[in-house]
Amino acid sequence: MKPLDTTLRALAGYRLQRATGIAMLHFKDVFSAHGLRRTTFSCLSLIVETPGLRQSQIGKALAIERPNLVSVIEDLHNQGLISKTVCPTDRRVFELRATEKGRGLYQTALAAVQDLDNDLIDGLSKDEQDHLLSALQKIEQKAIARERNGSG
Amino acid sequence: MKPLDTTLRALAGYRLQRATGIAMLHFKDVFSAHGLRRTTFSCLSLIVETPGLRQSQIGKALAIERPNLVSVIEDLHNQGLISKTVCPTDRRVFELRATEKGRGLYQTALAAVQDLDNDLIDGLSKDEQDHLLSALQKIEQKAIARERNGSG
DNA sequence: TATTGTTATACTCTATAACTATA
DNA sequence: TATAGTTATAGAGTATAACAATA
Repeated sequence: MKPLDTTLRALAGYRLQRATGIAMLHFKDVFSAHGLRRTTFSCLSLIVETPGLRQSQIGKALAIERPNLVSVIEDLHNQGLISKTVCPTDRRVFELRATEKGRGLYQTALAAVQDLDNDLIDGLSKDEQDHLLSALQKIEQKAIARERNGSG
Repeated sequence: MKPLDTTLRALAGYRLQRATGIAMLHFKDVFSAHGLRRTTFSCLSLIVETPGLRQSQIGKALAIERPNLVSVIEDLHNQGLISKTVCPTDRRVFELRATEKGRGLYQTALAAVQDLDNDLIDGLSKDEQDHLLSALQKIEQKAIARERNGSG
């Protein structure tokens, strides 16, 4: 029998939203099993891999508005996963670094996240996986370009 | 220069979330230009194409919890885009149908949505577009299967 | 008993405006 | 004046528990 959402399913935007929505529920479980959320995991990843980062850089990299980053960083800091030190050359800035605990938790969580990620795409051939990532990248770039141009 | 989110970008889940997030901002603009939201548009689509639908069927088709559907249907009803009539054979049920106004608005909005959708994927070849939709469908199915199985 | 629609509620993500302290 | 971080706030989407009417 024809599904009710046949017309919608022909739209890439609809399938993106549906696939992402259901996938994120599973990622959410993995994150929370390690005391993290999607946003805290992403931020921790950046801080672990680039010690001394500032919030403004994280915001740009992850497309998170600066006000929304405050509680995320606070969360990581409260858990003792990162340190905040005033930048010596610009006292408006905090330099963020992962603690030993933060690095350990990140590696553990990352492994679990990668396991889930691999499981979600393991029905695709290696070529299909590559094409998927490439297509998603192109859509993201196209959408970013649209944003700059207004609506064209 | 290497982007800060190199490790994250290797994850399909991260790229899904990023591409979807930015794409949805544009869809949101298109929807709101027609007085709709993503959820009201999706529901209107189902109601236009299957007159007499019930909320419970819409909820299942769109993966929206029943309580969250109430205000969506109310929104469409308040705008005069759909009618609610008590089902003659089961008085618990409302049968939902699009009004003339609802059908007209839907066709206009759908065209605009399809234009945006086409624009977002027009950097992909026809083959790439087909593979993308297929891959997204497979990921969605895989995630739904995981949900049933628990975590395996 | 079970189901349909509903109310109430709460949590998350996201977005904007405006403040402070520094530069 | 511009920027980094912050506060306050508001809008969506999403989740669960519990209720009334009906089956």
